[in-house]
Amino acid sequence: MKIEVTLPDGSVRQYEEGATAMDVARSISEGLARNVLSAKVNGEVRDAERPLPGKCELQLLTWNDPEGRSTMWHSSAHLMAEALEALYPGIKFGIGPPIEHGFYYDVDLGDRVITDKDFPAIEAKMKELAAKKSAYVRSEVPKAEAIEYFSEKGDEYKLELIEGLQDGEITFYQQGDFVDLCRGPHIPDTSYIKAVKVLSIAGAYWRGDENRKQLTRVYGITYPKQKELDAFLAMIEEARKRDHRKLGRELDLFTFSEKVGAGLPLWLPKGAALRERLINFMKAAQEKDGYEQVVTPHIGGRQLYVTSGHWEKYGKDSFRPITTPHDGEEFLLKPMNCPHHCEIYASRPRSYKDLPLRLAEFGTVYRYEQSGELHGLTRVRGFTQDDAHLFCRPDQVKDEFIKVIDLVLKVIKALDLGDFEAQISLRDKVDRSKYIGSESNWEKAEQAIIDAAKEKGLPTVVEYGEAAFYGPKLDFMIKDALGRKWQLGTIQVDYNLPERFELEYVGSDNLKHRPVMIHRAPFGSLERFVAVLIEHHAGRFPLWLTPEQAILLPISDKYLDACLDIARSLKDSDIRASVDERNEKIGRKIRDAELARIPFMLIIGEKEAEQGTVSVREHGQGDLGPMSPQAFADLVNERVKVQLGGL
RNA sequence: GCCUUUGUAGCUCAGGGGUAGAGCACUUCCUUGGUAAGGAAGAGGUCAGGGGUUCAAUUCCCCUCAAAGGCUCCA
Repeated sequence: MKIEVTLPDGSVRQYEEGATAMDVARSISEGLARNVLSAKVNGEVRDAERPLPGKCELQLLTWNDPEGRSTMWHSSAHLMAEALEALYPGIKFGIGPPIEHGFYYDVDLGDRVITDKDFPAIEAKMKELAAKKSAYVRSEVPKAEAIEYFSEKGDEYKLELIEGLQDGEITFYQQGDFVDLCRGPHIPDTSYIKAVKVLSIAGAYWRGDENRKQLTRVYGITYPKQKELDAFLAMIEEARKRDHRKLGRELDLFTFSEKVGAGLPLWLPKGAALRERLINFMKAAQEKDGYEQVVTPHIGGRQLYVTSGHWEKYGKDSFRPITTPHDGEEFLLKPMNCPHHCEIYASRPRSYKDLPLRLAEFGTVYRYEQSGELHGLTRVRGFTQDDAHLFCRPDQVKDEFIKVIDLVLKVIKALDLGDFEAQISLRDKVDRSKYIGSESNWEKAEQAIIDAAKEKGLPTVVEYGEAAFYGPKLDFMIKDALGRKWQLGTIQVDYNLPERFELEYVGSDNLKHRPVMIHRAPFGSLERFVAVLIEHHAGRFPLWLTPEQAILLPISDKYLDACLDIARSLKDSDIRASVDERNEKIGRKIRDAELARIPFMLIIGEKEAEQGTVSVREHGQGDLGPMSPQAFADLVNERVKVQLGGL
């Protein structure tokens, strides 16, 4: 009896019954077999050495497949657990899954404490155990037997996990002396793990519940080759160098003050000017799309948020209301701009001919974030959104949505953000209690987003349960230069607020209708956006945005006046340039300008002064040779024009 | 908010129960130098803030604030 196996390329091969994915790999090539970590059988990832279930579709997974890497890292978590148990007998184990980069294992160390000084010993033990080439052996275990095993071992965490499982679906995996409750799958044996690094430790609550015991979470990563591990560690190092908190200080963009308060950034002149350029860019783009700027106060009466629903939903987790001294009137720092904008809409009767009404505001909002959550500019308590609300007729939703998508794409291009993915966030498929608004409105909104994304041909991924409580969203997740994902622009359809604020317009039928609202913020928040720009570009902003486009470097102070003259003329051509007036040698001035990431250095000495030229050196590139100041200005302005795409 | 760790000059960091150290940055002077660090001198700190123990605390203990990593959360 033969079984038929269909491979991803569509080819069909015949194997003996009981053949494994590894047998299939070997029949193709020995080299492939050596690299197979696990296999996807009819869509399910399984051990490579488990017999195939019969006729099936098979994909062999190697290190090049995300699922292959996950298998490897999952097995590595077991290896690390084995090492930890060998080093610290009697410790108990929580869970140990693979994650995006590597894996972790939550352990209860009892009275023991481990620190990063212990990492080398753990790594050495892992390598020693890996070299034994122990197979990962799967076994199906009756529930009673599983309970008995972990009762004897005294591991209450595993026992709790087993309690939640049905008899008959419990499997153990064993490698070497280490036995673990595990669904699998795993790599064939430990020898695939060649390069090992324990990365960090942190506290983590058992089952994510802050009322339960805190375990020690040990993070690690492994690779099949040392070279790949080295590259990963180099990437971590690069990320550390690009950290916006460090670069923000070095580039004089922003700072924080204990007295002002945590999570409340102070923008320095250079950072504020950079923000202004971003704002002006967005205003120009929005003007073309028919937006109108509005301005609203930083606070709003409590009733405004009762009407919007935010009070009920977030009142407990907001800054406390501020009150007037005598009458006790309550106001909230605004956590969003939309309620204010709704009131602008409601300030007079609207006709269907007025729609869409596009109200834009760079509105600063304040949200209480837990102190442990604050992080540089990416998680703050006060931030400015490039917010706008589009009030439109139901038949205009899709077109408006598409125009917003185009705007976001313009931003991505002008700021050289590269790869992105559009995440469509819909309701949780099961639990609908956390959402407000009618079923039919939700369905309409979700469909409008799906249609618009499809029509623009965006690379999309759908996430259930990620929607806002008032409506579905389309979030742009950009991938930065180091491959990290960030959520930036967001577009959200909202059928709910217009209802709560009883917004209306008079239709062509002379009847009252309810408008649909689209919330959108292409940058998201300026704070977060600038943080991502800093890290993505490693502080080397696009020329149009960067604080200083050029610096003039006199060879000696004999040429200082010439430099000051040229700086003035460049300013007339809209170039941001300064002069290094310090009494230093040219090598030093160049070094400091390179470190300050200034795109162009203009060197002026005897030769240039005579010829009326500047010698241009480009950051990171080197000497471009001499040219006239005007030619340089044209060069810069031309590049800026291309970057801005005609805005 | 919770857990762990940390807080010494503008920055990066050393030190340690007995009046505080380095490098870089800064100021002044010398040097006028051609594509990534010229030389010298000087100034700069209530050792995060508050309380306690001690003859004596920057150092040990407690509290508060802030930061780092993680957990939970994120309109």
